[in-house]
Amino acid sequence: MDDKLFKAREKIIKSLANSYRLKIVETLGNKEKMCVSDLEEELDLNQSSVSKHLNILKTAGVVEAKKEGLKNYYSLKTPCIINFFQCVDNVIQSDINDRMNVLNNK
Amino acid sequence: MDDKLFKAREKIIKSLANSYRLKIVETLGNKEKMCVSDLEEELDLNQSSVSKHLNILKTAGVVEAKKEGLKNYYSLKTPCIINFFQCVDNVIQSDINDRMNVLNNK
DNA sequence: CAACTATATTCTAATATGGTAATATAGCAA
DNA sequence: TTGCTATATTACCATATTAGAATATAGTTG
Repeated sequence: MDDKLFKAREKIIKSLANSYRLKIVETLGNKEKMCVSDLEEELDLNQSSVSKHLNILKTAGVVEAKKEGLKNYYSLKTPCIINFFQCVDNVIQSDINDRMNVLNNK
Repeated sequence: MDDKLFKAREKIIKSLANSYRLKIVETLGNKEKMCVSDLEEELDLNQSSVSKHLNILKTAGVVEAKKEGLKNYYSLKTPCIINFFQCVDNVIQSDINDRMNVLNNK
């Protein structure tokens, strides 16, 4: 059984299973790279939390960090991870459709 | 801010952030529909746990259930969710590449 | 109705996660 | 060196997640 593969996938998906981290990923998808303090503003979240969320994403291999002087710049390691959102949004859309159908007695 | 969207995505991704549930999704991707006891065998997990995992996926809108007699058949609601794995596996692959590069001093 | 089957739900305990404040570290600058 | 800035790490607490055992429910069969 490919337990290892599923565990590996789990780790990555877990790293994305938080709305702050999703926002980080989406932001990095647009902006190329950002440092911790940029993200503090963007997310309106304190420094310690931002740093920890970034570490979770880094450990999972979703982002990578590059030090430039005092600042630590983060960027997406595999930008295609953004496609991911499309799959998720399809589920959301399908749910909306269901509700509409209920409303229309279909 | 589109907080609501990120929360909605989070809910779906959380529902996938577990190796048993990933296995359920992949299995349903291949087999059309399965009942709880089928999945107990497939996952080698007790009835209560399987039922609960399915409920999490159902609540998130990832699977749907259809009762046929005593059995409750589950299937993927949005089969394209399977594409999702490709995105995740890209991250895994990129990580493997990194390790190989370290090994080759690149 | 009683017994059986498939599934759902409840209860409990262990572990994981997430947030903040406080502290530590690394690099730069005077 | 001293102090400053950006970030990481620790400590602590509250809440969430997970598993399995026990129990409840729904549908089926005799």
